[in-house]
Amino acid sequence: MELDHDSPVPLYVQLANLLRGRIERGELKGRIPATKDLAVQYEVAQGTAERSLAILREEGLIISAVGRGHFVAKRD
Amino acid sequence: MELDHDSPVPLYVQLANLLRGRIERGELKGRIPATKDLAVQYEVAQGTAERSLAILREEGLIISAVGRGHFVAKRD
DNA sequence: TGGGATTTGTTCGTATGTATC
DNA sequence: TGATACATACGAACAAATCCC
Repeated sequence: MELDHDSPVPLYVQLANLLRGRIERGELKGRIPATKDLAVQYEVAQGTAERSLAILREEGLIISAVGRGHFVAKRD
Repeated sequence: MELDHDSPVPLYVQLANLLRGRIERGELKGRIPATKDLAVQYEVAQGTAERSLAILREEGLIISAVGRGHFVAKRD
């Protein structure tokens, strides 16, 4: 799965959508890779990866903690 | 009115709050200064000013248009 | 008609501060 | 203490849309 750098859809939105799908399908559980690792994996800047996770955080899909990491939120 | 660079509250949040207040009090009408000008006025980076306006945009307080500018949204 | 200037919005790379382990 | 990680902030560059002359 790759991101389309030529798409009019912003990379950070594409990545957020991609990660949301993986979470909802249960492919991504517990700990989410660090922004630094996501940046390398998807070939975006760390700030872009962070922005993607910020979207999921606002949606309540993940929980972030400074110095700890990002985690898939428990289902309610 | 100035921003506190030493506050734990992020600059982009401080600026968003400040501008929101000015809009709600009717001090800011119609056209909003360009991000570049806000950046100079409040001594922040252009990206930080942009981020502040993004918050107000999501809140529906302002409307932004590429190549035109930012405008206070009509009251409903 | 066309070209230059302006403005928004995205992205990058980097640096820094704070918190956790 | 040192390594790791999140979050903020900066400066710079670029594309697209718009405006102006």
